Amino acid sequence: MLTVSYIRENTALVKERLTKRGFGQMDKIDEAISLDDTRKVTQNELDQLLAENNKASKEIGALFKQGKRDEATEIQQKVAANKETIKGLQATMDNTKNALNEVLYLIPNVPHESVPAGQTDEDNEVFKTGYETLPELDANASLPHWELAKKYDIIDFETGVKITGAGFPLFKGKGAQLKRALINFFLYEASEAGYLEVMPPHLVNEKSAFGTGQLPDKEGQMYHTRQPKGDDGAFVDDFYLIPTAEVPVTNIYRDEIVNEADFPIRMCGHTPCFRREVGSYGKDVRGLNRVHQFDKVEIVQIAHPDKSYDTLHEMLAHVEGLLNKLELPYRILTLCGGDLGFTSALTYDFEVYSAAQKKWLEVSSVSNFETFQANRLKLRFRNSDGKMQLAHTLNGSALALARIVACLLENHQTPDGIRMPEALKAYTRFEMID
RNA sequence: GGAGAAAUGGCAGAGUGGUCGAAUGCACUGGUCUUGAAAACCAGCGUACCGCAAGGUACCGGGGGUUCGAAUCCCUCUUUCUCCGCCA
Repeated sequence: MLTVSYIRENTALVKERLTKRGFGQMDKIDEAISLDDTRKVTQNELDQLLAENNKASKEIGALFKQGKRDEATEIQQKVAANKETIKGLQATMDNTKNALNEVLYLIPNVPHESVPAGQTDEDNEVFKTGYETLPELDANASLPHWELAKKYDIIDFETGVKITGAGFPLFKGKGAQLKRALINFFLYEASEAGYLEVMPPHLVNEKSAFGTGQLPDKEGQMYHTRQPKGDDGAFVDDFYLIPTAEVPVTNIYRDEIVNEADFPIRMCGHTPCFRREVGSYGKDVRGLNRVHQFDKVEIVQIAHPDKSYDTLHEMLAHVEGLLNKLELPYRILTLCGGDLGFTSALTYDFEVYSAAQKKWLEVSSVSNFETFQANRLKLRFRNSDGKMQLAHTLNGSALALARIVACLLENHQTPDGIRMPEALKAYTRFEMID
């Protein structure tokens, strides 16, 4: 979330930039400031009364020691009177703070100045293309991946439905091996690029889900595991299945003060990702296009605020390198204000052209969150002036598995089978799926 | 799942009702000394908020309570450790 002080100091800018997103609750900005005003005034009064009582308590102690009971009792009465007022002010304080937080939770991140205006994904701008001409498939080899999956018996959607339900595909034989090879390939490339490999938990607690901003914004999109404990409304095992490794990996640094010299902090990890995908029925859901569980290697960086946009472009280059090695035609889009995620300041999406489906599939999303996550995470560093400052967090998929598999199958199919790109052969240990 | 113990600053660890935001040691930062380093010595060293400032307030796992006054007493929750049981 944004800090109130940032909103105070940049009110006009915040409003102008949020307009780009089509943010419809602009009154929340002024509401936040006015709640913060109330908070300040209240704290001022409250602190004064508390100071009075603290002082009085010390006097009472001293008077008791001297045996001056009457004088002590007199002051006691004054303290008691203050206590009532204090209670009231404290309640006002708590309510105001809560109300302020509720308002701040509703305000999305301020888009970077380079974010194009626009409402939907149709307004996204092509930032770069990674191909010369879009591939055209041989008439004898132009099947969509769900048919290739059946033809070579490598992905079994029906059995996935039997075991769990729709959107939980079963990978078999070379299909399973291809996935494992891709994961290894991505992790190896990330390690080579200086990312520390981590294997985080796949379930996270509420604090972690809050830290990276999945809560309260995306409550309904995550699988939730809690069990009732007794009859009093309490729960045990209250966890969320991670929708991305971003959540556990970024939360490694929740409530941490890092050394400025340690920037940038680079981490990568492979995890399955679980998404309920509520509200996306019927659209682009065939085969691997949209599933409830998929694998992903995520890269995460924690960067100095002055350097985070360099970092973002470094991450972009890393993802490009992967796609080039996989010999896939891609393009990079700058997401417009309306399509930008709630927590992001600037996001680039990578799309790979799926030749058989004749459409672009999103395979990676690389974002700079600036201080939006760091503020909730309380992820800070001491700057060269000796002051505490929020760090910048960034992350990107490098890469998301299910759709990459779909693109590989479709783009590299030949009448003789599906050929593996050169860079991947060392990992798959086979050259063709046939 | 059963029994017991514990939770204090970056770490270790004292503190059982007022003079405690908290001893001491280590770590860290600056300085003295040294050709340099080490050692020794001196000084500094939590976070957030309010305030132009002086200064003030809050925080000793979380929440609540007792008291004029709580790190310290009471209740409750959570977590960790040890032992037993179960188990990939």
